[in-house]
Amino acid sequence: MSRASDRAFDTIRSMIVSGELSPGEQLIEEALAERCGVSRTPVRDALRRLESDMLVQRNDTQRTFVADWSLDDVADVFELRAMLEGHAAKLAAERMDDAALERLRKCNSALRAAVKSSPPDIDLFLELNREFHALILKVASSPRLATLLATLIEQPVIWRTAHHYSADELVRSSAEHDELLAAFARKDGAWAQSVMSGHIRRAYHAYADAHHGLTAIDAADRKRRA
Amino acid sequence: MSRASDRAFDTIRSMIVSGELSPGEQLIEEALAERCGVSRTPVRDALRRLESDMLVQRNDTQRTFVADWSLDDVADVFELRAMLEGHAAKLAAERMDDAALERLRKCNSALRAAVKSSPPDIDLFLELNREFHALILKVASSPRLATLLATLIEQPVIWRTAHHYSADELVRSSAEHDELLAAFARKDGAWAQSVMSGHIRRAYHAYADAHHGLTAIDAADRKRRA
DNA sequence: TGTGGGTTTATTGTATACAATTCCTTCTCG
DNA sequence: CGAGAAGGAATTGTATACAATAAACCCACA
Repeated sequence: MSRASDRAFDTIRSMIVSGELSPGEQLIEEALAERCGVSRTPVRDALRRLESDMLVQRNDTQRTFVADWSLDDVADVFELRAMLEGHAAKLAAERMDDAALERLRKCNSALRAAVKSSPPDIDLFLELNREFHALILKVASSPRLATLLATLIEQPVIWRTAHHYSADELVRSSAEHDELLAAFARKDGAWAQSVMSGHIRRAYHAYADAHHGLTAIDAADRKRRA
Repeated sequence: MSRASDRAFDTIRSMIVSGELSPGEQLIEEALAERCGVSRTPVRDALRRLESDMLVQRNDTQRTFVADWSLDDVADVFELRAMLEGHAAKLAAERMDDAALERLRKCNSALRAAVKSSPPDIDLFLELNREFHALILKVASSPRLATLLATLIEQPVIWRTAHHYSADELVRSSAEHDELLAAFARKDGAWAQSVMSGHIRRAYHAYADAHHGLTAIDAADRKRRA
C-alpha cells in the first residue's frame, strides 16, 4: 500500500494495540478517516488488512469491530502457534547454516543482557524476542508457513500484556532460546521442534496465570454490556 | 461483501481456478472491472480477498498477478495442511457427538457411492469430500484454526487437478475416511490425527505423481517467458 | 406496557474523476 | 553498442458524491 493507506493501517493498529480502542468497540470508517487525516478509501483498505491480521472482526452485516478475545481464543492461538512455530523450528534446524546461527546467538546474547539489567528492559526484550523468532522463520524458508504465522504472532492481547512477565520468566525464555541454539547447532529438527513447542506453551501459561483474574472481570463486563 | 464485490470475487476466482487466467499473468483492475461488469472499487476489494486466499500475489510495486506455484510450494502447502487438518481431526475426535458422527457417516456413504459408480462421479466426489472435511473442522470448533485452514484448502492447483486421480485412489480415500470415522467413534484423538495426516500426505503424493511430468513442462514454459 | 410497521438516521457499498506512481519506449551521450 | 535519462502511456492510489443497506427511532394500536 502507499502512503495514505499505510498511515491509516499504522494509526488504527496502534490505537487498537494501545487499548485506545477497546475490544468489541465498533469502528466507523468515516470517523477513522478523519482521525487518520485521509479519506474513507484507504481506511477501508486498512480495515481489510487488519481483518486478515485478526485485529478486527466483521459481523454478518459488514460492521467492523475491534477483535474481542476470550481466554479460550487466546489458548487456541497459543496452541496453533506452538504447532506452527515448532514446525518452523524443525525446518530451520534442518536448513541452518553458520551465518544464521551466529546471528541467532548474537540476538539471544543481547536479549539476555536486556533481561539481566535492572530493571529488565522489557521493550528491548520484546523487540529482540521478535527478531529471534523472525530469524528462525526466515531460515525455515517456507513462505506459506510465514504467512500463516504472521497472522498469529501479531496479536495485541499478547504484546499488550508481556509487561507482566516476571523477571524469572524472562530469564527462562532466554535459557530456552539457548537450548534451541543447541538443537540448531546439531541440526536436530525433532529436538528444535520440541523445545520451541514447549517454549510457546510456557509462554501461554505465563500469560494465563497473569490474566485469569483480569479475564474473569472482562467476562463479567462483557456480560453486562450484552 | 455485497453484490458487486461478491460478483467480482466469484468471477475472478473462477477465471483463475478454470485456468482461463494462467499462473503468473498480470491482473489489471480496469480490465477485470469491465469483464465483471462493475467498477474498479469492488474489483480492488475482490483482489484483496483473493490475495489473502493466496490465489493472487502482489509484487513490490503493487501489481497483481495470478499466483504461480512451484512443486515445492505445493509440497509446502500439503505439509501444512497435514499438520493443521491432523490437529483439527484430533480436536474433532475429542469433541465428537452422535449427531455429527452420523452426518459424517452419511456423507462418506454418499462419497463412496459416487466413487463406485462407473464412471466415478469426480465432481460429486470433490463436493462430498469438501463437505466431509468441513464437517470435521466444524466439530473441532476452533475458529482460528478454521481461518488458517481456509486459506490452504481453497487452492486451485489442487482442485483443478483432482480429475487425474485414479479410481483406485478414490476408493482408498473413502476407506481412509472410514478409518477416521472409527477413530471418531472411539473419541481417539491421536488416532484420528494420525489417519488424517496420512490421508493428506497420500493425497500429496497422488498429486505429485500425476503432475511431475506436467510441472517439468510448466517449468520450461516459465523459463521461456522469463 | 409492548409490539409491529413504517420512517429517519447512520453506515457501508459503488462509481467516477483525478492524482501519483510505475513501466516502457526512445533518444542522447559516452 | 550500451547506459542512463526523459517523456509518455499504462496502472494503481485517493477523494468525493451518491446509492444501497442496516440500525435506531417513533408512534399507533392492542
